[in-house]
Amino acid sequence: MTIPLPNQPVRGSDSGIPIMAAFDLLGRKWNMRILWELNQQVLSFRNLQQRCNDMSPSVLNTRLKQLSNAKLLNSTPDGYQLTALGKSLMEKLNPLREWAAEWEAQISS
Amino acid sequence: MTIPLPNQPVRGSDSGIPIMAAFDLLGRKWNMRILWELNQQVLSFRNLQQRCNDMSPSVLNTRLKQLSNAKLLNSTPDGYQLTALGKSLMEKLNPLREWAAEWEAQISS
DNA sequence: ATAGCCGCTACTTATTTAGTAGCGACATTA
DNA sequence: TAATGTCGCTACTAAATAAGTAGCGGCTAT
Repeated sequence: MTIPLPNQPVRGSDSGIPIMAAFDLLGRKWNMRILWELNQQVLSFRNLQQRCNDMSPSVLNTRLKQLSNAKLLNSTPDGYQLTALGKSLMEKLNPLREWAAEWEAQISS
Repeated sequence: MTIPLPNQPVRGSDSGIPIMAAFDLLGRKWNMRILWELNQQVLSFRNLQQRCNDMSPSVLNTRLKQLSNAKLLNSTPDGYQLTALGKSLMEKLNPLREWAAEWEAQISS
């Protein structure tokens, strides 16, 4: 499986349209969650794993490689942390929190 | 695999926090893409399949069930279409398009 | 020197996704 | 009327991804 990056063919789209690449990357299990957790705080491999419901280390490791390859995070002596690009993505995703609350209300009614 | 809904334990989180359920649902392959395509236009099963790079009908079918169960879309005589909730989600996701363009610029440099 | 965390890797198993064929219902055309 | 086409699927197998488990070598504090 190739790592999805914009401006080149990706899984689910051969158009290369950037947002399709974004959907492909974010549509893989755990990626949004990992970014979300790292947006709250810098975390070590094992702490991050714990926060993500003790996800398997093998998958976490491949995710970290994908996401750092996509320049959304990097590894520092203090742990894994988001790049400016990663942070700006999370800002765009922030309205989701509010939407999800509304969703909950509608579903449970 | 259970269908992720807010306010109940879901894959990747037992907290029930709505946004975690959203991440779980949207983090499954094709879901964001399907919503994206249906946000552009109402589509029949087969047309939707074509737009989504000829994804397999079995997966499409389970996705459509999940998403309609989550009240994000429904089936009408004219085809599948987003609910108000589905549309409002896509509005929240719109800023992603602009972010993805910026991402592309940063990656390719 | 022992006990504890750290970031992983290697491996097997389970789950998810992809791929292909084709059914029964309905509409259109010949 | 009968053949052809499209529709929404379902059933099945194969491939890819994710989960799960064990443990290594490096570093740190006790």
